[in-house]
Amino acid sequence: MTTRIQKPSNKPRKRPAQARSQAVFDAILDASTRILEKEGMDALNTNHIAERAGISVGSFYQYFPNRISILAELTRIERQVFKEAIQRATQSESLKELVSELVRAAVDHQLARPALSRALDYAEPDLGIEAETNEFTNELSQLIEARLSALGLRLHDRSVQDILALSKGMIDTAGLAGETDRTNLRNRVCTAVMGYLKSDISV
Amino acid sequence: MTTRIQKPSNKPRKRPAQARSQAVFDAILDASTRILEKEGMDALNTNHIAERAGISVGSFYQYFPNRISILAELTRIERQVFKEAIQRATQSESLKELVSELVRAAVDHQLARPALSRALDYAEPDLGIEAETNEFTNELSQLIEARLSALGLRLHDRSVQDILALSKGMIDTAGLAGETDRTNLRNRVCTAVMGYLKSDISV
Amino acid sequence: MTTRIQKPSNKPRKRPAQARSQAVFDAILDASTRILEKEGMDALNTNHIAERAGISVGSFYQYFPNRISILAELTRIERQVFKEAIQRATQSESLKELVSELVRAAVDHQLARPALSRALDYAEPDLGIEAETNEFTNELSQLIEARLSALGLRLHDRSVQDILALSKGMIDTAGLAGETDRTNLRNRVCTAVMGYLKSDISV
Amino acid sequence: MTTRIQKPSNKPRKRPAQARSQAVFDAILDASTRILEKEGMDALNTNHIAERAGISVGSFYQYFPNRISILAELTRIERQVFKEAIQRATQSESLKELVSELVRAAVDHQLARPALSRALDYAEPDLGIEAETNEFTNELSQLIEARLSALGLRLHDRSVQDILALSKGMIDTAGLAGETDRTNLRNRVCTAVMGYLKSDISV
DNA sequence: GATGAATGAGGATTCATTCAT
DNA sequence: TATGAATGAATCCTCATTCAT
Repeated sequence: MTTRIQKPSNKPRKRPAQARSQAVFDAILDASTRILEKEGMDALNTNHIAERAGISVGSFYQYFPNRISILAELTRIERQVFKEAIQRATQSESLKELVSELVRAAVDHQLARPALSRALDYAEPDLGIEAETNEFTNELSQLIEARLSALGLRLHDRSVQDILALSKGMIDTAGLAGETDRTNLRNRVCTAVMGYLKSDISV
Repeated sequence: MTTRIQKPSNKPRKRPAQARSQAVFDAILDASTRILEKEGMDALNTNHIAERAGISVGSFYQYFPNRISILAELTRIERQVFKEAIQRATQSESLKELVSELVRAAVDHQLARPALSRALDYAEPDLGIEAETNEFTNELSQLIEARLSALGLRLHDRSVQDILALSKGMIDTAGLAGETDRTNLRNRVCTAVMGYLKSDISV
Repeated sequence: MTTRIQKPSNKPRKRPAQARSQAVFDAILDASTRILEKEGMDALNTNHIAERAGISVGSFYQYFPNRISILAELTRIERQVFKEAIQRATQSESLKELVSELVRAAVDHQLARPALSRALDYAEPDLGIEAETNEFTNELSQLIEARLSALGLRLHDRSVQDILALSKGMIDTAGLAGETDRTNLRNRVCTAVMGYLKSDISV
Repeated sequence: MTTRIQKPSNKPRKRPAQARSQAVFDAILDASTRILEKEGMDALNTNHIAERAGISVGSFYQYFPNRISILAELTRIERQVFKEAIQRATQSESLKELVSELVRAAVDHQLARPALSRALDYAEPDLGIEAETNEFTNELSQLIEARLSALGLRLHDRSVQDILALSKGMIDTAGLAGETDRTNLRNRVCTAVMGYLKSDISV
């Protein structure tokens, strides 16, 4: 029920231009976000979305070609937000600050709506957006890689993938464990990332 | 489809004693494992399981109270296997060997059936087995913690949670990326874990 | 979807007087014709018609009270065209020529858009235009009957109905079979009609 | 809404072996037949079929893979019945008797359930059973052709197609016109067929 | 115990029609 | 008049679960 590949487009049917349309479009995204976060993937059905968004099912299909395209769109949005946070973080001047800011971005992003992050993450392979995923991954990697290199780090091909992945793993687990002390979590993730990056040379 | 909370038990209806019963029980678990790994969560429906296991749906319900209990049982099995691997790993004599063996256990376990691991991991919070989960987590942590402490490491409350979580994150991402070089992956995970543990003191 | 009886009128909402109106009206009919012929009855929905006609759905409803009225209108048009062709054919001087020209008219008409003919034919009983149908049938029959009688044929009540029906049957089947040799088809239909008319006396 | 091609099989999901199954299977076919004949194609939806058959929708899908497969199955049945009637007719000893019996078979078959015949006929091209259709057409043609030849008729490639098509056309029209005098109709169809066959040589 | 047919609620999607702008 | 967003009933189909045999 969750996912499953689809031939038809996963892009929104139309990007709303009118104010009214925009409102409906946003209401759908809001409702979906809330449902995913509070009720989970299985509650994300079109009737429920429509109801929560205060519209009719028909309207849902004005803006999205099918149920799963909403996941693709939410993924796009989350990625955009995350990328911007990472971009801000890469303004940092020192390695320590850089790592600290990257981790802050990651923690804040993922813990803002932990269940949503988890659900989108799990659904991603079935969304049929491989191309976008690759592009996003590359952009993010380059952003971070460039900065780390500029600060003198010696990296290998998987360095950035690894620090992102280990951070995600730690934050996800922390979220599930109900941790609320973000400062503590950030410190631990920083430790992990710094530890990885410093030893990394020897790989 | 995946999840959805459930009041009814999540334990197998009966632990089969008879040889025949055991065979059917195992066939169900095998079939479910194969389906999850090859076809994904959405394909894990009771009719499909019964068909693949060569039994009738009716028989499925002799051994499992409902569809989702199969996920709980698979989780139990995977955990048991993993725990035993970890136990073996904790026989190690040096820190380096210990980490290396723990990581080997984790990598081998998770990459044996990456899709299964991922699916169970994602479903876990909806399985209604918090108690077991806590117990498992505690056991695993104590096992590892005891050994790390014995080898002179200074740990904090979340140390073991963190190294398990970061490992999981890295291995999962590697699996999705289609990495096949386990040696390389193991090295990178070891780096991360060692890096974390060495810097850990300062947290 | 096709059919289903309807109380409301099946006549166009208004016969467009203005040039602009006429253009829109025609665009709707053209679009519907093309859709029926190329995509079939199932594709004939109001949104699709509007899109293909380059207008809005709202405009569609300015000219037609409901979806099915378009079928009634297309039927009217096709009948009108066919009747005129038959009228021309009845100018013939000899029996042989008469039959030949009638058959030519029928073949050319029906094979011009075979799928459209078939679709309208099938839908007809559900269109709620019995009165018009009767009138059309009578007019056509009288036209042909008068000429056949004038040329010395002895007819009975169903003679004209029969030759029209058998021709339709043959041409429809030929169309479905993908026959392209119209001359050959015309000859065969002529054979059938002449055969029927000549033996007819004995009925 | 009517038809539309389908990749999945159009064969019944399972040929029922059990008595109970057979009863359900038959109930579905009966209900569908009645609906098509009395209420038309648009009323043939799965819920309605189930209701009329006194079963649940789920049961419908035990026996048929999708809505349109019921049309394929009804077509198969009608063809089988018709073919058997034609086979019986071809036992005839003289040309006159042969034509008379063929026409009797055609008239009786088509007028038994005129709306059903019409609906199946119209739907056929969308049923995805071209192979079966070809086979049926060939078998029927050979049956009739062999006998006509044996009785001394000189035929061409389309002769049998034509007499079947013209008969169908006449009977369909008669059915729509509400004709009830089958003897009269049979005579007229015989006239047409004989007329066609006798003149046929000259084509 | 085993079987698998039967059930029917649930969920995705379409499309005729309306109506505010 | 024209537009096209909004509505929601209608329809297809699935699948967890039960229960008669």
